[in-house]
Amino acid sequence: MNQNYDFKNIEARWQKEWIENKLFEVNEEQSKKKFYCLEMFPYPSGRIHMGHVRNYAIGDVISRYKRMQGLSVLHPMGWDAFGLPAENAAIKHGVHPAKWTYENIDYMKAQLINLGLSYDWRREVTTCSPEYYRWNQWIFLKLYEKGLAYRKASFVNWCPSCATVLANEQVIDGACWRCESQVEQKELEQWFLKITAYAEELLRDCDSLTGWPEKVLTMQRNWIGKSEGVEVDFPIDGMKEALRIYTTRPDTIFGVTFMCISPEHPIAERLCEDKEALRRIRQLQREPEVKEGVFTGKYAINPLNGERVPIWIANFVLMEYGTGAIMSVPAHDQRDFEFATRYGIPIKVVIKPERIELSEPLKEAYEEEGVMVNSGSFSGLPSSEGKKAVANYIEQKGMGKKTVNYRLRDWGISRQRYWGTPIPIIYCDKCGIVPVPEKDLPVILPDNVNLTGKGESPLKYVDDFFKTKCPRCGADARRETDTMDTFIDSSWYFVRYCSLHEEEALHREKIKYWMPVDQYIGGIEHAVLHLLYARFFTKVLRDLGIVPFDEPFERLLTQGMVCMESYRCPQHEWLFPKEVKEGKCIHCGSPITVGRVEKMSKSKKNIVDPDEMIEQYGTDTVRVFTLFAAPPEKDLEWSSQGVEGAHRFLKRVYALVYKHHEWLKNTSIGEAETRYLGRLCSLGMTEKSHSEARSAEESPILSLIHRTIKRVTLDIEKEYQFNTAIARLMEFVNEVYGYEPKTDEERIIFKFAIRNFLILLSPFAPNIADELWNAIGYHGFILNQPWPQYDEELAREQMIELVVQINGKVRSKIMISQGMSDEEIVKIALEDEKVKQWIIGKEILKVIPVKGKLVNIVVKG
RNA sequence: GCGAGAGUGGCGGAAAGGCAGACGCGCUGGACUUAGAAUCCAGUGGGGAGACCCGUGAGGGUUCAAAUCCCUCCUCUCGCACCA
Repeated sequence: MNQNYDFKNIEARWQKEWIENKLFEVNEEQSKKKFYCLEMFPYPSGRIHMGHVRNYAIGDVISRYKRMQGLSVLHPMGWDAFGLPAENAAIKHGVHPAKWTYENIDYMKAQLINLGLSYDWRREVTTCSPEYYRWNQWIFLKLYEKGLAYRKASFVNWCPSCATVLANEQVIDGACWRCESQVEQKELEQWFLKITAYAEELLRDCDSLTGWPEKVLTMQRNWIGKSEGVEVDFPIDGMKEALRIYTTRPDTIFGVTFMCISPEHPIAERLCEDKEALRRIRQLQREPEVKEGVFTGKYAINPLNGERVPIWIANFVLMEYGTGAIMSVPAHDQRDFEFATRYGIPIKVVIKPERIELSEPLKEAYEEEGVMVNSGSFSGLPSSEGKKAVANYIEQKGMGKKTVNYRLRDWGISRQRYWGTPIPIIYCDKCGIVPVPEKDLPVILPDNVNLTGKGESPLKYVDDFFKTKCPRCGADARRETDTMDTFIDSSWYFVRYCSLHEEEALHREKIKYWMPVDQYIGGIEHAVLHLLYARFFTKVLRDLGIVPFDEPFERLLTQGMVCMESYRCPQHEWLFPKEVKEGKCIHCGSPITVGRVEKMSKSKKNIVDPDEMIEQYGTDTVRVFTLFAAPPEKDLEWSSQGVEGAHRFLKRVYALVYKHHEWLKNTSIGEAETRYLGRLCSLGMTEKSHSEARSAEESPILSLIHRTIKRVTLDIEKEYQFNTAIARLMEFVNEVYGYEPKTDEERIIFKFAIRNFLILLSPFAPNIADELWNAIGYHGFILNQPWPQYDEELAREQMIELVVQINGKVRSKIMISQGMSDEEIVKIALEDEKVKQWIIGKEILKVIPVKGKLVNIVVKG
């Protein structure tokens, strides 16, 4: 055994051993309970970053822990390999997206292996391989068969910089989520998936996801955005047709003073004489600041009171939601209020608050509930009852119907991009839209393309792809040249991991064994998009008979971001941490300004490269630091001194074992004790005398290791509190660091303690753990060991501090032995000299003992 | 604006309603060393000579006892934001 902690050799050796011995390979074992631990797979951007390291370290601890608990653990990894950056690299550097992607994968895979992560690499999934994406195409065809994939022309978000269409979710504050360019509107024929068909179920099943953070469920519920209301037809004066609106506040219908329709509403052109104004309003559609409108010159009739109200076209009315037309009640809707104020439209109060009086004219809309007034026969009803009453009346009279609306829109999946899954559709002049027959899958993405990064899909110009024959009539036909949104790839990859080979992809038995994922771990940024789509696909696959579950992810852990302060030089802009020495820029010597602690990002250069850290300290140190610095779900502040602290801890562990390793190696402890050195299986059970067995029980080291096992186990079980679990391990090391066992018995106990300590350490720092495991005379891998058991009795400390409070303030602390009754501790407390001084001459009103460890004495005077 | 979460030493963070500050970083002192680094040992919330007093964003409340439960307010972070 080397005297120094040579982490480089240790880590290289054990990582090689693990792979050579197929330690991480796992197959279905029907006799064992399974556990599926999954981390969100990365986009192969080139290098692993600290966010990945944290994500995968968390998953690795859970996987290793569960495996030692005796479960059959599936822990796979793969690559979300389609996407824009590969194409951007191709355009910029002339390298083919496939080459770029596969080279990145090779590099990053080596990095992951270097982190000591326990993946079964036989199951590796790469979404850009035909073996994978053929099933994207297969699922698409099934959706098409069921009418859940359809084509329609619509206005779409167009990013002029990326030259592609964006999903609603990819638009943030009117800008592209990737490059932040201003998004424009463009009309295109698009493929959509009918996720709205599952809106109700996706919403309802949120209630069953008890292992998910409430925050994520709230975001999903809001995203689905269910609302219940009524559609009502307002006849248009002088026209045959009626204007259909949607409202959730039928109780305010008597307060309608005008109507608004979206500028994209089909009737807008016919209603509005001023075409120039209509065009202007259309331009202002995504401007949230100003409410602009134009009066059409036409009037609608309120079906409830016969009032004639003007119809306006307004920029703030969305065509995609409800019916694209609204009834406007300025007294009780803030948006209508602003619009009415701006254009001098009357405001009519029809809801009165219960207690306060509304002072008219209103300063703002009153949107709360109240009592209906000025509402004909409905006057006097509270709003909640009024909503039902008016809705029922409208239905009875055939003026409209109760309706449920969702904010959720169908999922537009067409992308005018090369590096994605081809949509398996053929267009024939005679037969129209023809799906590619299943037997012809996969539709292979051709290699020989010319990438320009401009608007249309480059596949249009690849003749042997684009030009094809109609599978139905054999005539010349054209292929669909759009590719699929890459969110498709990540919507079902967790199912693909269940089977090893392509011929058994979507293998029902294997899926049934492994699915659902027991623990999913990833960033909060996927709270809505990826996680909602994955839930949607799971329900689709269920309806296709492939998965026997409603939900893919049993428990979800959203880990916090990895953050660091940023540095800025007045001359050299943002600086990497290593470009700063003693608060000065190493290039020009100017004093730097320190920015706030925020998410590591390339643009601010507040990043630390995992490779450099591993080179300097080793992967075990990096793992221990990231797990120790903060609980998993909270943000983690990177600290180079903190990393050194973690490294120091591992050096102490190494030094501790090194100091004793010679005799530890030569000391063997019985098989029974190896499993469980506790009261029932103490030394007394072997050939030792009863008195010696008792002394073992009272050994502080034996008690310490049982206590450590207990606390580490509970910390992991209780919401994965790895930071406190590691703190327990540090306490153990601190306590035994200077300890020297003297008797044979003490040596056996010490070996038992070290042995179990190494097992407890192994999920966090697996390399050093296996190294030391072998150094003290064991063979093989800790991962194959069972997780140690603890004994409640022994885990309890023998002596505890009795805290005595007087009127709630701590006045004395007395060492007593553990397990005393409340009567006993009260007696001890009252006899304590310090306590006596405080209560002398005072009346004792009450004495409250707490669980044998605290006494509060309440006195008067 | 709406919704969610969070405010604890110099810092990261601990505390089933029961000793606030575990563990780590930093700092201070000591040991080792020619010296430094590394390592080891001890100390480290604030005030006070001391007995003690004060301390978990602010202010109230419940309780024998509150960082923890309730009310009001402040600050910060995140998400949503014309969804009728």
